[in-house]
Amino acid sequence: MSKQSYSTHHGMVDLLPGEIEQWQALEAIIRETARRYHFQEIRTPVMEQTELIARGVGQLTDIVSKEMFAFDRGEDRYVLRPEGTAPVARAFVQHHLAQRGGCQRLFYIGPFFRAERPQKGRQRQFHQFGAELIGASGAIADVEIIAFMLAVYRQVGISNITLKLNSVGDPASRNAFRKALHDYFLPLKDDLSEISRKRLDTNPMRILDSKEEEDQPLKAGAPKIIDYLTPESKAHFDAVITLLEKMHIPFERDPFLVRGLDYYTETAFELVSPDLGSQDALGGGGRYDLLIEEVGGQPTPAVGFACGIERLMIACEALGITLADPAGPDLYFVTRGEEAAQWALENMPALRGKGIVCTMDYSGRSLKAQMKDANRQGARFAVIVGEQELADNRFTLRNMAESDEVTVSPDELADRILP
RNA sequence: GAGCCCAUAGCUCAGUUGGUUAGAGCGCCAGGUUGUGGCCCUGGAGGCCGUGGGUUCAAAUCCCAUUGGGCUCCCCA
Repeated sequence: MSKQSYSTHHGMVDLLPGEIEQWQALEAIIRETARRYHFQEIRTPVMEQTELIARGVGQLTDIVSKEMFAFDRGEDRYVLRPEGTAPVARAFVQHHLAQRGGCQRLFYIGPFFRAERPQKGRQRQFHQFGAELIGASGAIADVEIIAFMLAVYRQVGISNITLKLNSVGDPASRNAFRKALHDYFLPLKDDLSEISRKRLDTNPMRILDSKEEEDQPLKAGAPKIIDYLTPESKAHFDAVITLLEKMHIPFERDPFLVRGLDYYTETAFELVSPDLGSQDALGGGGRYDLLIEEVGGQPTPAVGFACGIERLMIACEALGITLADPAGPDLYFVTRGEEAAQWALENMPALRGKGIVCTMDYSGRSLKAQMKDANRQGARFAVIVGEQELADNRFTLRNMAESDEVTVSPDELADRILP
């Protein structure tokens, strides 16, 4: 009786015709770029075991501690995946992909879920594309991953982007650095922001991430991870830098860049854009040499990235980049009467079989209304099917753009329409 | 979790110091053209003015609450 109205959940949106074309075009670019870089697609379920995400991403991260859509069902604990790397690592281990030999080059496109407060460039269901190069420890792998990521943006036509680069070191580096940070910030504890004070003991590296006003002057004098890298980590970072320069890939060193997920080691990078507003990261990634082991596999080095598709779309819009427009049908059947409509229905499949995109009117409206609809839908041709035409087996084919008409037999239709 | 802003037709928005039947543009439907789109003209449909309460003779307009949305902090894609 009463009309209940429904809408999407907060932070989740519908993609409608007119907008979806841009997404499809972008996905095509991603797939084609992946093909050229020889990354193969992997699709994992949108739900994972909660424990996998908690362990893989890290209990203390914001993602795990407060942003997961999770529920229990009997003995099982489900979570809508908040990111893509831990699930891919899980799949790598579960299916013994290491046994396939060499290193695995995987990419993915899909939805992810975080229960955050939505704002520009941040949705609760959002979409990422990303890639993982698993089983390669050298700096070349890091640079390959970065090159792949940047190639997508180059193909799309987004050029005003900045690659920020840092190293978070290996465990030994991080322990030394963490201790140095703790020693540095401890005497300043009372001057730190509340959030940073909490992190002093749990994860002092995250203080460097802080955008709190009062933390900025304190951050300036803080120790830099670069000075605490072990010789091995330092060598790896230097090698990445050398290779990036060799590849003419511009980047900026950012000593404060600390990625928010626990599994990162060594190289960390982020791609930022001035066109996004407050959430300025298009994507980011880095090396995660400990994750595979953390989720139950053999120690396996790996490096990857993830990029936000919604944010890429925002950048496209800001830059006026249109990747695709809605495509109209090749042929629109304008019909008079039931017999004509059935004739159209019977004749469309053969044309479609030849690759011609056909549609028709289903409402039996006036010829004028049908022509208007054909125009609105962007049809290249309209064919008029009435009693006279059916009797003569000759039909009027109208070129909508040229506004000229020819009379054709049904057999001639396809040749007239195909380019 | 905190702050700021917004809510009138499908969309974008007007709506004077509270004052009759709430408007425009675009879109939609139809007619002008008994079988022809775009341009033009005419007409029509479509609103419990987000919801609930209050003030008032009178509320889209003022007050309170509530819901929804947007942006921002935190953090991330």
